[in-house]
Amino acid sequence: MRAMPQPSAPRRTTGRPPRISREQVLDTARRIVDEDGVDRLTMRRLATEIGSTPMALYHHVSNKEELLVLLLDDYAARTLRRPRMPDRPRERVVLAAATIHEVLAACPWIVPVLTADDLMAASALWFVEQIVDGLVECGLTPERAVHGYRAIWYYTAGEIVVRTTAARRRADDDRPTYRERVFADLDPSETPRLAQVADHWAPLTAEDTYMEGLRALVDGLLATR
Amino acid sequence: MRAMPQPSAPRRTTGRPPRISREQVLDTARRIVDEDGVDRLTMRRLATEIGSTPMALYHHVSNKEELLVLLLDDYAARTLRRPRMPDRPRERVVLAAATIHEVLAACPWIVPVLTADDLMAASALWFVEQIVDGLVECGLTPERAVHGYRAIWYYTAGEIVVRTTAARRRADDDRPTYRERVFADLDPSETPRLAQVADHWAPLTAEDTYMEGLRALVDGLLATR
DNA sequence: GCTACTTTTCTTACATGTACAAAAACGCTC
DNA sequence: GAGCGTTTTTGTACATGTAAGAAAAGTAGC
Repeated sequence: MRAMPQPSAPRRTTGRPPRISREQVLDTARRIVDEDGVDRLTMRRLATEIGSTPMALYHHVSNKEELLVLLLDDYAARTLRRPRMPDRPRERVVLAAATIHEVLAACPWIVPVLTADDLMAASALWFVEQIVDGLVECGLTPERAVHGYRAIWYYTAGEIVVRTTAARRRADDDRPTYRERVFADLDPSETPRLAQVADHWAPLTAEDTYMEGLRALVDGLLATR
Repeated sequence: MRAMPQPSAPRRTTGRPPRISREQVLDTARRIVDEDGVDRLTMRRLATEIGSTPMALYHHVSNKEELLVLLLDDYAARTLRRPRMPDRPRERVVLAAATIHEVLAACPWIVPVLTADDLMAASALWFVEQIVDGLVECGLTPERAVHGYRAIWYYTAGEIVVRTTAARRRADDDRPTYRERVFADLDPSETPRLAQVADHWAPLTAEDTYMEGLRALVDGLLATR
């Protein structure tokens, strides 16, 4: 059973005194990511730069994934600024989601974290509150409002994950993917619409249409069918 | 420059004759995944079961990720059945997306593939066509229809990725995550709505609300604002 | 048969996350 | 100070994906 001390747990008096702290680990990790990107963040390098050994880190974070979660929370806490909220609740929902999206989309290294967990960073809770509250004020029951928030989160996380990974793919490897080849020689008699837009497909899918989709989703959630 | 022969390329007459084929690799990989799950699929084991060496595989698939993409396409081709399409175009959009979602959600091992690429499996193109065509028939321009399809795909992929990974997380590790702890002690004065639903949060987010969100999104995409 | 070339396979090696156990460094009790 | 329990650190080891290059096994031209 691993210890995993709380960030501000009272100092233990017993046992070997720690030479490194979780804060130190996070600070160094953040610097490495800032300077060289998340790909260069390895447990060995992190340990070396701290002046310790890889396995020592595991007494301060339970594994690399949790380290990334903590980094994201830290990033969100530093970057997320609460905007002035509009009066109309529907616009509050849109603005809260858009703000979260804007901040997350700006740091592509969060992708594994996004897939790993819900957005429960302490600093993001206020935005979740705004979304749920806005939906309730528009007439949804609290239950449906939570479901609505989930839908917004799925859409937001999916947009970031799919888009960022596709972009990284193109950057890593300029050969056309298998999927691109499939799309290139599609059969116009089977899929006439796709054949029709095939030439514009790449630029069309490269456009940033997050806001349009978000507004559509919120509209649909609030429409009384 | 790696060769990467087309699946049905004409047999080369020169060079050392291959002892294994891409088909054989895929068949064995599929069997391993079926029997023991995707976690047990390693390049070494795959090579051993084929009776070859790990690096020999790399002449038939460019890397493990592409292997998974091919597995997914193969799975989709075997599993996806085209349902009878409703007359109303809006319902066609919903049914096409729901069918794709149903098939993908049933095999959780596709998550890394979903994040890695767009849904361009040859067998799925017909469904993409149905979505784009349905949106066009409802009055969207082809460009907006493609954007609409993208939004639906973001939502669908996000739902599967977030939900599957969260489920796996809970299965792997029964300790509460850092995020859960954050949510557990939230401040009712800061986030009253969340505090209000905090008790029901877990069951609420465990519910499968994909269809509701999908309908809302489609409604919103088709609403003329 | 011999050489050149091509394609596939095999061998070796490395970077990475992390499991496991031993060792080290402290306070406590006697 | 000796022994003990606790906590942190360290050293070793393993599984994994895959890069790099050598080796093998064929064909084509002579």
